[in-house]
Amino acid sequence: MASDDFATRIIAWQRRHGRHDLPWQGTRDPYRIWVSEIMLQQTQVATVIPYYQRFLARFPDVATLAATDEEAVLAHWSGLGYYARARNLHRAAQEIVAHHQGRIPADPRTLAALPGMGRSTAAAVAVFAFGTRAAILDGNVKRVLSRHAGIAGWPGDKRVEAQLWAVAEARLPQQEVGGYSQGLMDLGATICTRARPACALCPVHEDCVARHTGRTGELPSPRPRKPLPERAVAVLVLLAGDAVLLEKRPATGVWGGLWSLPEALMEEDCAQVALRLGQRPLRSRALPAFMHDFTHFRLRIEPHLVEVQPVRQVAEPGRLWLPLSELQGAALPAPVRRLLKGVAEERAWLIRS
DNA sequence: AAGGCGTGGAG
DNA sequence: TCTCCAAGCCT
Repeated sequence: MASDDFATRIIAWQRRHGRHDLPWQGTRDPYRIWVSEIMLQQTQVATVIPYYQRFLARFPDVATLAATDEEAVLAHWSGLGYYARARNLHRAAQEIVAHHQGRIPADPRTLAALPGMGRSTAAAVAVFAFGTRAAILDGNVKRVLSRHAGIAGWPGDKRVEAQLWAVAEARLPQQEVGGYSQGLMDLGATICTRARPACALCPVHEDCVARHTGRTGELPSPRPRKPLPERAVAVLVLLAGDAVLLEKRPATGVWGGLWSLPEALMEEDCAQVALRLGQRPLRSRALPAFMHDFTHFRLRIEPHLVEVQPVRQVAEPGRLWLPLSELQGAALPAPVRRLLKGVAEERAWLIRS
């Protein structure tokens, strides 16, 4: 049996071997911590870092974020995915200004009432910003605890998750909850990894149930999988000179609130669609189709390039003529950004030669 | 209360 | 090329 308490070993390990230099560490600014926790939902650290830097540079505090229009917030989130996070973050900032004197609440329950803040994220903000004693339960902690306590079943299942919350609460130390919580996450991210965990380096391997029963490869249990449905859309790259026509997506659903390409029915002639959009096609051609994967379906995208007369025109509400030179600052879904970047580069090359 | 919601990296 | 899923939350 281990001589030290579980939490004591985690805290000591974190001090020596944990991560201490991530951009959102070394501060107690609840805003910086909050933004990091939202960006890190279902997203790996390495992916988040550049987005985090840009976001904080542009929106350095709650007041700035609250006073910004949603368009700019989404533009800074473009490519990061799960765009409801950005819309909720923005709304939450406005609620904080309106109802909390512009200060981020310290109480986890109050925090959890804000849009986009669930139980775990609220606890993380409270712990790291205010030193509150609260349990977090993100993917890393779920993996560590399900192995160490030998809890089988998919952690996304409500009953399994309830067990994990109970363990998380029971093991919470009285002191140094920040180091403990960070330690659990660091352990999950660097040692107790999904594949090939480095158990020899783990501070709690002596009393780990999965380790003792040879089940580290089976815990946590994988998500029950259903086959991914496949869909297809034809999209129009409608070019007037160097400007492309974009349509604003509905506020809910895939790519909510972002600017995307007009969609055509698969059997629809794209010249027809151009006419429907009030444009007279000069010439058109198919661009190479490609796949884009979502968590819940695969999308085959068939782009068609349609060139129209480059007359200066005012777009109707929900539509936008975006110069290809201004892709950078626009709130575009990742595959649309990639596609248009390719079109822009090809045009630049054609013009040069 | 399952399913919707992005994207990129690892193996 | 294919599978899995990462510092989850919302409806």
